[in-house]
Amino acid sequence: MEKKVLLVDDDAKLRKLLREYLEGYGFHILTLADGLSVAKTIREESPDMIILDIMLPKRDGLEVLKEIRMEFSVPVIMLTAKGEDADRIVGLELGADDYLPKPFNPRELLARIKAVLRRLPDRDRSNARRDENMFIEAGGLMLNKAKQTLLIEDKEVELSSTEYKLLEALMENPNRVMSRDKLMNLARGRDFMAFDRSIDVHISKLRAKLEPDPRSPQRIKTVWGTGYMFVDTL
Amino acid sequence: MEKKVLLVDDDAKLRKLLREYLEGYGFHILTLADGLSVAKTIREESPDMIILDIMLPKRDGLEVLKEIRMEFSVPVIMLTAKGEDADRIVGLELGADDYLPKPFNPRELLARIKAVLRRLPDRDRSNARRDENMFIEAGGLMLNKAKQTLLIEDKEVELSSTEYKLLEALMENPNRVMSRDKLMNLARGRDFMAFDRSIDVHISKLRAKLEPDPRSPQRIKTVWGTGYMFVDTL
DNA sequence: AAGAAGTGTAAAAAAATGTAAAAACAGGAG
DNA sequence: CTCCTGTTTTTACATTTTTTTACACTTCTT
Repeated sequence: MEKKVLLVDDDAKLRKLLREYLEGYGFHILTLADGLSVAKTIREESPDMIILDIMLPKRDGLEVLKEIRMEFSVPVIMLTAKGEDADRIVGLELGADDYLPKPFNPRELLARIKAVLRRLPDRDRSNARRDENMFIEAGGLMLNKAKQTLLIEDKEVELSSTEYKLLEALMENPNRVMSRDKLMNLARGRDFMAFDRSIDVHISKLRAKLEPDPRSPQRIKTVWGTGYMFVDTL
Repeated sequence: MEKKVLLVDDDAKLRKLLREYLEGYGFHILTLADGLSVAKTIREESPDMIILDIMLPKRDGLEVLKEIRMEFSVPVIMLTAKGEDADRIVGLELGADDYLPKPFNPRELLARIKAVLRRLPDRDRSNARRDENMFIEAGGLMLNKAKQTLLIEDKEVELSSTEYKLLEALMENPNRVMSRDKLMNLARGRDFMAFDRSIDVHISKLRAKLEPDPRSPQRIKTVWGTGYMFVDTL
């Protein structure tokens, strides 16, 4: 999954350089030139981590870090000017997860970003443990969460990863309308875009696999103008 | 509880300085002047963390780090000479928890020691050793940690060391999706790069060894767009 | 009923994964 | 040092899965 990184630095050239470098490694980069609207940006964008220069115009990086820590637990890597021991120490004590002395090699920043992200507990559902209840049963169907397969009248049907996650999202919310937006988020962890038909296509494929007669669906109903719904009372 | 720190550095003056400084903050310090007996010392003393100079006589610090990581999961902070970017990166990739460029302020080393210990789950000393259980059993397979072999229906299958570590990482997290990034880190101790296919190749080889029918894998599932998952309920 | 908006789905295009084979690497043995 | 051997990584292409496209069909609105 593509990680979102918020970079706060007043040096436009550095912003451009790092954006290009990190985007080349599959990160989505947001930038700010000063620390004034950091909290607002975090609230709106919820980045996965923050790169924060300690030397900022208008508002010192340590100030900003303190503000971030009051409200968020997002990991922060500080960029410090060379040899500013004191700043680094204060930064670490204020809860920075790491720091990197300027000037640095982008490769090293990348290594540190990955290290920080790696030691983060997984909170996204695709990485979560799947064995709480190994099965979801509803409407004559049994979904095997571990094996990503569907048992339908003693026949085991293979599902692709997306089909599985989509069906899981539907079966865990039976008799409730799920918007395409929600389904896209649960199944693929990304945003639903207007004109995006891929959910519909996956639904179509799921129906082919689990509906006795896909032309008049009994289990996955279309709720016109809204989304889809799994019906467990057959 | 007083923490035990093993300091490995050939500079006697530095050893004396740091010992006095850190003991003043309640640490118990062990020292070694070279890397020859590091593994033995860890086994005997199970320190809570290690400070390791990268420039050592007789045996390079990176060598020593590699050896430590083969056997222990104890946190390591590397001391590097100024500006040796490459070394720092290699160190992080080999599994160092942090590094500090020389010369440094003892206060800063203290801050980093505290940071590393803080983010570590409190595991007790006996746990510093990596292989407390010799076997992992799951889904009809038994992984022999000592011999790095796999027992599958009374047949013993040989695994290469990467295959072994990859399978270990998967089997220790059954029914949980493991990203390629995480797998690369656990199995090879380095960063996963986009376009890197080596994890996939190793998975393919593992499947050939442990799946009844490698073309429809039951034990190691692909989670499209995310990673792989070991399924323990067959 | 006609037009607009929403949905179904086959098929093409794009992206990710599977894997054989070549290349690069690592660790002895001589 | 070179050669040999086994391992890992990279490459290249096949295959699978997902997304987009295109158009038929349905439902809603007026």
